[in-house]
Amino acid sequence: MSGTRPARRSDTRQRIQEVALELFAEQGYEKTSLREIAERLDVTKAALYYHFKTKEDIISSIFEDLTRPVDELVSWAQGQPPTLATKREVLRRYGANLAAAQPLFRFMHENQATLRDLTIRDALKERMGHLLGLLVPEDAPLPARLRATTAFMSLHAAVFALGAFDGPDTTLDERLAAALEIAEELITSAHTLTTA
Amino acid sequence: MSGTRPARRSDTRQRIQEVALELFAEQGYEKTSLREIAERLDVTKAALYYHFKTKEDIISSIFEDLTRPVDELVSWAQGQPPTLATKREVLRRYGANLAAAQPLFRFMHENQATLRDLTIRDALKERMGHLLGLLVPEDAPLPARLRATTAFMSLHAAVFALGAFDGPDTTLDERLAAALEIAEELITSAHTLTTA
Amino acid sequence: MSGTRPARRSDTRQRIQEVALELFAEQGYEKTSLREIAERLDVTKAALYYHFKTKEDIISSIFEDLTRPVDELVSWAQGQPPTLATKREVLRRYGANLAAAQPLFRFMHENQATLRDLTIRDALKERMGHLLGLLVPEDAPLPARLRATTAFMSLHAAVFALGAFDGPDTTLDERLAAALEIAEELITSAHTLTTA
Amino acid sequence: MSGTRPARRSDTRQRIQEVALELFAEQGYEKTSLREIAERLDVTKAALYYHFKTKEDIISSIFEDLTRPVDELVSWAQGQPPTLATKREVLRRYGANLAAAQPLFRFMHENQATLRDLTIRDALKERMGHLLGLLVPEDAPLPARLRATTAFMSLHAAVFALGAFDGPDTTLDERLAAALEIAEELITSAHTLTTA
DNA sequence: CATGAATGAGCATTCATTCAT
DNA sequence: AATGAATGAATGCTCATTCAT
Repeated sequence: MSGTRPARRSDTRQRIQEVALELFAEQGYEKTSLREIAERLDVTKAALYYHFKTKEDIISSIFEDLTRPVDELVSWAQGQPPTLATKREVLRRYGANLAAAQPLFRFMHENQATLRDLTIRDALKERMGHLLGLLVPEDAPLPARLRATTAFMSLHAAVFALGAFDGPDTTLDERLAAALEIAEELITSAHTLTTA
Repeated sequence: MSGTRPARRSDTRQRIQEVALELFAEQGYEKTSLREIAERLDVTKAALYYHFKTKEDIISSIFEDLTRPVDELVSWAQGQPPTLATKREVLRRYGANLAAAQPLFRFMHENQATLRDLTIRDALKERMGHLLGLLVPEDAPLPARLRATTAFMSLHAAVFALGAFDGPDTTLDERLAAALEIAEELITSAHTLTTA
Repeated sequence: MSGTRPARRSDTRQRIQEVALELFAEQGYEKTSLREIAERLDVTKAALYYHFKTKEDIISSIFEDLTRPVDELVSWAQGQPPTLATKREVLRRYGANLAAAQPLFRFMHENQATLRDLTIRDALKERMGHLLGLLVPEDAPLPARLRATTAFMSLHAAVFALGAFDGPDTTLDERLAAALEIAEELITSAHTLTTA
Repeated sequence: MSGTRPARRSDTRQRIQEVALELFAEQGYEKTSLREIAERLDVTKAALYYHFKTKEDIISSIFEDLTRPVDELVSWAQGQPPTLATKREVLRRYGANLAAAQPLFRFMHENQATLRDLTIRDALKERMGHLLGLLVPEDAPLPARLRATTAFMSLHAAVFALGAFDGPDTTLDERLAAALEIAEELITSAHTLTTA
């Protein structure tokens, strides 16, 4: 937030990650070249290679760093009883994370075709599986599972302003609140379906 | 059939569209090269240029051809009274279209970052706007609009087998049926919110 | 009045030549594509190949057609006594031709690098040699030969509006008149140098 | 071992310029491909792009480097009184430059159609305007301006061995001397026309 | 820590040309 | 007299990556 902090030495690695994510989210992974990243940072391309082995390494490292909160969410939830209250809390926290790490999630959302053959892909899928597992058992009937999935998608729609929410007439917080309500309805009915 | 006999088109043009869409959906737009498309068709790259002015032209033409059903759906719905029944029918037909034109929609879903600077993008956005407008008035309160959006996303999740539905244990039809149920719940409550 | 029987050439052939010369003169030979010529004529590229064997053939044919006046000038002059008056007349007629076949000459003037390996090149050189020979013997001293060459260049400069003559403040006729005066001075002194 | 040797900054950039100019002058700009230049230098095409942003950039850089003498000539002359003696000296120096930077000037002479849409074109025109302005005021009567232009063209004819001077029977120096004489006659009479 | 110089592979695109119809 | 469809070769250019310094 503070804009005038003096540039510290050797935070280059982080600056690369920041700029890279920004550009990846903005233009997509393949359409963002290392030259572009380097120029934005006013270093040479070769400098990027001092910090990261490959281009994919850059996105992977970002992914690992920014994805930790989700892992923690999963760990936390796994230590809780699978009550409706827990599930509600999972959704709430997930939504909060989504908002916080918006660029990364937007990137993942919009570049699925790219992710497909990045190694991240599998880790991502697994994580989503775990997340889903928190809301609904793996062997739950299809309607329950789909409700849980849709609950997440509702949060995504709200945060990424999909649909017709582009105008400045709604704030992220409003959208998130509205989405949580929907998600809770869905998860409630999924919960009922499963435990009945 | 119209009275005028269309000039006999070689089927190459169509074959290009088919193969291209297949590859675009599979690997993404940028990662699919014209060489690849040409090789798959056993023609030269130059042949592609006989039929299409640019690479973007290929995807645009596909888009226009395969998107027509959605336009027709919109036209149809605009001639109907905005009752709950109509809205249910919209969802049903949309889901059916989704399944039929799966590759195109999957492509659009997974390559949003790419679409961003293809000219298609705007047409796409508009179309989605119209579609949403069929379910919920433009000036509806946020919760209603978000419910409508989520209804569509539920169908997407089902058709594209997002979430944890990758196994062979569910069929497209089952998933679509389950999603329609969810979508109808959402649209029912949106309808109530709006007309109350 | 031409002795050969009236060849009933379709006018397409001629139209191709006209459009081609126009474009060649405007943009240069290599930067003008057959597609461009064909489009301008609203025919297909293949149609060009019905009338001409190759691209070079097009320019060659134009060259042959439009260059005849110069040949005739040479023939005429060779039948005259090599007096100063004859030489003046040669310059006058050459200037008139230049103005009449401006596009061709401009093309030749500006595309020498291209002409280099077109077969025309040699014919062109020879013709220029003959022309020069009308003004000054081949074994004349260098200053005389250079004066004759410069006389021609003065005409070129005037007709092609080289130098600072781009404004609309001069007409072709004015420029030509001024150039002829200069050319005559030069040829007069060359004549004196030679016959002295 | 030898410490006095400046860090062997690659001379590649200059070598590219040299080879490129040579080829451009020989075959023309469009007919010279980057592949050809690269092969001649035994580097890859990509190496050219390390040193120059585009193909046009190569010719532009050459142009700027080799054209400086002309700029300096203009600067010098502008600091002198516009006497006949000054004008003679301008012609003399211009002729010398022409001989020294022959390849560049030959290139410009023979590739005017190409230059037309290279950005250089305007710079070139301006420079020629300045040069002409040294010999004759901009508002001078047409005959005077045309004489000045012709003076330059005489030098060009001599240096580029236009006309019938291709044989080995004349040397550059002889031709230049003869052309200077002609140029001086022309400029003298232009001077008289203007100051009378 | 970082750069300067370079590479090899690839890309979208364009061109002159051919030929069956 | 002309077209529709296609080709083979080339072109300018970009990219991720390497490595000696």
